[in-house]
Amino acid sequence: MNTVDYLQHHDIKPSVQRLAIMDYLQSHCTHPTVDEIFTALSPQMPTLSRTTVYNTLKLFVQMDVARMLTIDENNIHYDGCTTPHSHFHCKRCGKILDISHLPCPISDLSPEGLVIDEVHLYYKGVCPACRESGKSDIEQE
Amino acid sequence: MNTVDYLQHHDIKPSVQRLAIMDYLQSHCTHPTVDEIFTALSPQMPTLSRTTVYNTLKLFVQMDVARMLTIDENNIHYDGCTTPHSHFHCKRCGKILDISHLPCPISDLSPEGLVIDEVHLYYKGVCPACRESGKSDIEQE
DNA sequence: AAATAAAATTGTAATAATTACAATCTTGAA
DNA sequence: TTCAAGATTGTAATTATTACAATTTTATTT
Repeated sequence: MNTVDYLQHHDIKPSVQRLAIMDYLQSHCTHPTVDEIFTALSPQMPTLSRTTVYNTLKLFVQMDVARMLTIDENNIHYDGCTTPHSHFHCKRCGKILDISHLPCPISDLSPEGLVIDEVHLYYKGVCPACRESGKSDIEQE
Repeated sequence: MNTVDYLQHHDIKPSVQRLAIMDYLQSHCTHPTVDEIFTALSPQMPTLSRTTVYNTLKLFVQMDVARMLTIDENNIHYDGCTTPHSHFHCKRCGKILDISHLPCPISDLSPEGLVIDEVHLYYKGVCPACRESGKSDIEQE
C-alpha cells in the first residue's frame, strides 16, 4: 500500500508534510527524533516548521500509525513500525535497534484488573559494533 | 538494613540529603519525580536545592541503588527498588504501579551479540481505580 | 585544635526540548 | 467565487535539566 492510502485508511489527511514525515519514518528504521526528521526533510521542504513535525508525530501516535519511544532519556524517538516488537538501546552509540523478542503472554495480568493498551519491552547495553570498536565509555551520537 | 548502612555498602557517603532522598524513595513506592521529591522534602529541609536532588538521583542510578523510569514522556520517575520487576502506567491518573510480570529469559537474544545490562518492561493502559471512577478521558495527575 | 584539602551542597544562569498561540496558507464544500 | 474548516508556520513562552562558581561541610594532616 502506498503512503497516501495508508494515511487515509487511518483517517489522516495526506498533506505533503505528513506524507514526507511518514515516508521518512518508514524508510529509515532508525527511530528518529523530531529534530532528526526536521533536519533531514528541511533541505527538500525549506518551509517546513519544527512545530509541524511535532504536531504530525503527535497525530500519528494518536491515530496509531507511529509509536513514541521513551527509551532514551534525552530525546523522544519515533517508530513508524506498529507491529509488536522490542528494542535494544546501545548506551555507547545511542542507537536503538529492533529486536523481535517479546514478553510472555500477559494473560496472567488480567486478574489484577488492569486494562492494557500498550506493551513496551526494551533492553539497554552495548551493541556488537560498539563492542568491537572497543570504545571505552559512554559517548552518545 | 538501615539506610546509612545501605548507602555505605554501595560506596555512597550517607549525607543528610542523600539519606532523606533514599528514605523517601524507599518509603514511597510511587516512583516519584525530582520535583515530587524536592517538594516533599523541602519543608523539613528548607535549604535543600533542586540541583542536589538531581545530583543525588544521578549518583543513585550510577551506584545501582535506584532505577530511572522513562515510562512517562513528561517526567522522569525514579524507583528505589532495584530488584527486577515491571510497571504499569495508567494513562488517566498518570500513576506508575509495580507489577511482577517479567519477560521470558533473554538467552535467545545472545546470538545477536548484544551485551545486555538492563531489561525494561512496562504496560500502558487504565488502572482499576480509574476504570471504576469512569473518568472519560486522559487527565493526568 | 588549627590548617588544609576534598567532597558535597547550593543558587543562579544557561541550555534545550516542547508547547501555546496567533497569523497565514491550503483545501474542499456551498 | 465565497466561505469555513483544517493545516502549517514562526515566534514567544514554558519547563525540565545541566553547567558552574561560590559556599558549606566533612575528613585528614600537622
